[in-house]
Amino acid sequence: MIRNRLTKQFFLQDPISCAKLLLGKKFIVNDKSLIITETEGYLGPEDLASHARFGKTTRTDPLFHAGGILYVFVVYGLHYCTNFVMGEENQPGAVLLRAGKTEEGILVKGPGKFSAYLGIDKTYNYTDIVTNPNCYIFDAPPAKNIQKGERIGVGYAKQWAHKLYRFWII
DNA sequence: TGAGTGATCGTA
DNA sequence: ACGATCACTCAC
Repeated sequence: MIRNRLTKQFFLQDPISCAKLLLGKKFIVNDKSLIITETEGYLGPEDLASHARFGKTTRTDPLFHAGGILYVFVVYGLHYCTNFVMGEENQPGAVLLRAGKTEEGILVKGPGKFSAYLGIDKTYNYTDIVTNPNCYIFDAPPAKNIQKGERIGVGYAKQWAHKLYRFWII
C-alpha cells in the first residue's frame, strides 16, 4: 500500500504553483527515483513558450488532458523531456523536470539526463502518475529557499521568455 | 511531401 | 560555440 502519494487534486492546480511545490519531492519510476531539484512551469496557449501555443495536435494532446499524467517528448532529435501535466481537462499546463538528486546525492542535471536516469522514453507518454503503482510522487513538506529565474531555451517566446517560471533549490 | 526548427548535451 | 540527429509542425 502506497502512502503519502500525491493525489489527483494536486495536479489540478496551476503549473507555476506546482512547479514550486514539486521541489524536494521524490519522483519514483519503477526501481529508480530522484528528488526533484529544478522545474519549469508552462501555461496554456497564451504562453508563447508552451507547446500548447500551437493548439491541440497529435504531439501536444497529452497537455489537454486533465492533470496527473506524463507528457514526454523528444527535443533536438535525441533527448526525452519529462513533464507532469497540470490543470483541468482542456486547460493545458505542465511542469518540466529539469534536474534531480539521487539517493546517493548525485545531481542529475538537464531534462534529457533526468529522463534517461529514470528510464523514461516515449512509451511513458500519457502514463498516469496518480494511480500507476510503479510511477508516482511522494508528498513532502514545501521546500525552502526556492530560487527563480527565466526558463531555458525559450528565447523565441517574446515577453514570455522573461517570465520567472523556472525554480530550483540548492 | 519536404523544409525548418527546437523546453539538449558533450566536447572543445 | 558547435554538431549530433529526428519528431513534429506547417506550407505547399
